[in-house]
Amino acid sequence: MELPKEYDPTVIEPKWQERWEEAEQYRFDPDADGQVYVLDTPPPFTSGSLHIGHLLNHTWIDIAARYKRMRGYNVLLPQGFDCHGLPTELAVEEMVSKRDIVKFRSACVDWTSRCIDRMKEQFRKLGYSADWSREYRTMSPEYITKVQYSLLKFNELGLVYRKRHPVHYCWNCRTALAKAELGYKDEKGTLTYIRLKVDGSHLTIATTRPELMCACVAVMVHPNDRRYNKYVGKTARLPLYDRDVPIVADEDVDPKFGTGAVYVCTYGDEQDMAWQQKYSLPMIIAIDQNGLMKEAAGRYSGMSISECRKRIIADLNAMGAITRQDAIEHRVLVHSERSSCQKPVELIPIPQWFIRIKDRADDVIKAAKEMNWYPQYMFQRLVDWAELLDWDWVISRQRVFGTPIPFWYCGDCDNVIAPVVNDLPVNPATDKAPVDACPSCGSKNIKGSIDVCDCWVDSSITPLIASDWLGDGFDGLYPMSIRPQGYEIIRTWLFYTIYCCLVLTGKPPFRDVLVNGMVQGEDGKKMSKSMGNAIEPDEIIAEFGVDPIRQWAAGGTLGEDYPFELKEVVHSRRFLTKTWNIVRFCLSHDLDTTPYKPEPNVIDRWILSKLNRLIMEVTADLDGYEFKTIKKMRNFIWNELADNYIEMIKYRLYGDDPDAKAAAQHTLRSVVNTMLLMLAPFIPHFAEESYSHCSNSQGSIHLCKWPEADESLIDHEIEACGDSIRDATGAIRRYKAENGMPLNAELERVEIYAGDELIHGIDDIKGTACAKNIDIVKGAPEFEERIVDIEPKMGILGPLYRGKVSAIMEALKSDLPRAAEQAKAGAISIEVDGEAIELDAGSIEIKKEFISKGRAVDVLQVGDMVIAIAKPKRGRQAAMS
RNA sequence: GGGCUCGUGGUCUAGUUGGUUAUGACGUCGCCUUGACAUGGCGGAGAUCACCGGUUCGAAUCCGGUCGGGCCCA
Repeated sequence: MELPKEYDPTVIEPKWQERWEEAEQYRFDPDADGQVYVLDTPPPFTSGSLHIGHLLNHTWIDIAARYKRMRGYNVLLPQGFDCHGLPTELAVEEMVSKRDIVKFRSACVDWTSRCIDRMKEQFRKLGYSADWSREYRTMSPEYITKVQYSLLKFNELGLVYRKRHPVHYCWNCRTALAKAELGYKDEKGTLTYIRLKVDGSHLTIATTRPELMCACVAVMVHPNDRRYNKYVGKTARLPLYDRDVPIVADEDVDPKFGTGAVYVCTYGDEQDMAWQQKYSLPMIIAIDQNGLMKEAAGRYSGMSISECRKRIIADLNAMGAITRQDAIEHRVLVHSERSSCQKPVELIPIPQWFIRIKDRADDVIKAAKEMNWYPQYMFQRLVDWAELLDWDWVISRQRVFGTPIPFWYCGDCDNVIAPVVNDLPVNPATDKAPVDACPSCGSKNIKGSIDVCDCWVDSSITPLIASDWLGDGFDGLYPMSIRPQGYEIIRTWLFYTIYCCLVLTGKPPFRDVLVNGMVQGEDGKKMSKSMGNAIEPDEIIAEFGVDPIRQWAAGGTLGEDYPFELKEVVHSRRFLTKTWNIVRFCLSHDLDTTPYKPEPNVIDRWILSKLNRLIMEVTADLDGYEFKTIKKMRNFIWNELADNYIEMIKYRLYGDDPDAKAAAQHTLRSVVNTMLLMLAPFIPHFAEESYSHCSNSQGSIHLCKWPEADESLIDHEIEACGDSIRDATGAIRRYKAENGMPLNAELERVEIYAGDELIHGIDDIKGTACAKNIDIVKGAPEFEERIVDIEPKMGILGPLYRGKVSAIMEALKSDLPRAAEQAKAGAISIEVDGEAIELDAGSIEIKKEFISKGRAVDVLQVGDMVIAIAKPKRGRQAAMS
């Protein structure tokens, strides 16, 4: 069959994507043959587009899935979407008011659905072989039900509790903020020096927040600060409030800031939060949710923050407690996301929902240790995180679009009240409580949580969702086979998933963990839109097709950052062109259909031996998720197959000997066929298209079996022999190129001086070199020879003679001709430092040069081989005759 | 600051348990239309393997330190 001259991915890729979908060929059938292999794929956040990092990650996933299918596994590749997130709320907020929560949530759902449509289209263009009938979305009622159910289980186990916890809060917008909404702004401020009484003496602290004095719980100094050593362990008395606070030494104090002494207020900033936690200091709440001073502020109670600051400074001044005031520039944390207010943000403790994890981190480590980590060292990152845990998991967020925290609580005694399972999903913000009175204290003051879950709560049960938790199929799918993900979310997604699944099922959620790195821009820096080095995958796919990008993705190293490079994509496309031409060549010489197995010749056996060795290597690599093994295949195809093997069989393909021709045809087709199979997981469209043109193809290549290596065909002697033939023909090819001769120019006479093994390749060399006469001559050529150098084979000499090696080499090189002469007899005896040493000739390599001197031949040297070529009569003309 | 990790020609990269001449690609320079392919073939130039020290007959590879990049945490 004649193939089109060019491979056009813009036509071919969509064609196969459609056919695969129509045939539903990636649909999971629980009853099908083969061991089940399930991937716990990362649900991308529904931003509306997949970025290049997703492409890396999901290409790896798809290669793994396709490979395992070919290996006979019954593969389930599910794919979901992580819907709940701040960016969606911010985007929707620009069109729909948040006042009507119900309307707002439904607008978020609509928005997200449209985003998912676009992303699914991108997945399709990637050639992603997911079973879309198993798609999940974290915003769907079914998903929300399972998340809430899991929280009910946690609650039954006593792992859920409610407690005040500081959050960043913007009074201007009356909302709690996520880290992503915060930024620093340089502002002019005042550093106020306030004198505190200590032991009849004084200590002066410096602060930019004098209004928070009522919330002061300690004074901090640096442990090495001689000015304050004597005060550590004592207490300081606060003016205005006449309250004593401890003086504590801590490394984190900057002795050069202000006076080198600062006070801790709950909470002035994040450092205060850390110290409060570290030293178990009391918590005093100075500001309420309206931004007004609370009762703790005493006579300033009810004032705004700025009013309070003015009055406190005036009062402290009046009593002489302020020793000085400096104008300073300092960084202030502000509400900075997009077009928001840019107003300073406060840390205030408000009630949050928690899941206990601190005490159970060891269970997670134990489970993770049993898993196979690719690469291994990533396991350590999980351990570090788990061992350093000092907070429980804050699962609540003060937002709207998310899975509602499914609990009510008693307004008087804080008792947690859970819904009944049959009522799920619930939204306590709007639904009626399941009880009228608190079961614990009898109070009728029951309140529903208005918070939603942190999105990691949603995604920490993906293995349960994908494996039909609480359904019939669960036992057959759980634990999952593999969790593929990036290293940046080991401490979140991976940790929380293992934890949740362990608690809920008693079993770890997966067996293998496959970790990819981050994609960098072409400048080697982290890729981001703001840095201007981001790549739009769609544009590249439109120009090059997706198979070249998949090759780029396959080239990444486990766990390591990987730069995106357009030139790698371009090169990958060239590889497709090259391979397309090989397939065309192969098919244009295809056999007729008669089953006929001719005897392969030496060069056929050479390529088959290399092919089978390659199968073993690639198979082993893929079993360890080393996808960059594709580079080995590309090298094999480009170098051994195209540049060497095909060149060396042309004389047979175009010749008259039917047996020799058939052997070449048969071998070529078998090699090409095997390579297409091995490339199929990597470049599924190209492989499918090529395969569909092969006369013996039946159905999709992706439903074929992975090639099995035939070890009986691996023969190192044949390979060495074939290598020599290749080297000889390669040298002659180069000789022709250098002498301006066409490749098919006839040579009058070629003599090759080499060992016996080359005898078998005499026809191949003769045919490929277009030599009229050829002789393989055993033994040394009768040219004048010159010993150029002797090189030690250190692998042999080193361990044998250790420290003496350099002296031995010096002795050998001092008399090259003598050493060479002796080597012919098999052994060389020399004297080093008065000691007689006998060296085996095999432990050194003698470099010679042959000079044709006076004879009408050109001499080529390739390794141990010497090739003499009768000089063409008049260069170019001779070649053309 | 802590844990893990990476640092190889202009750029990206291979280098399994240490073996002396460090792989390949892109780019660059030169040559060549040859029965699959000029989206090709052949050749050249280009690297003190981040730096310093140690172990060893021998280190890109093992060990220690320094500097620089990445992620997460503080």
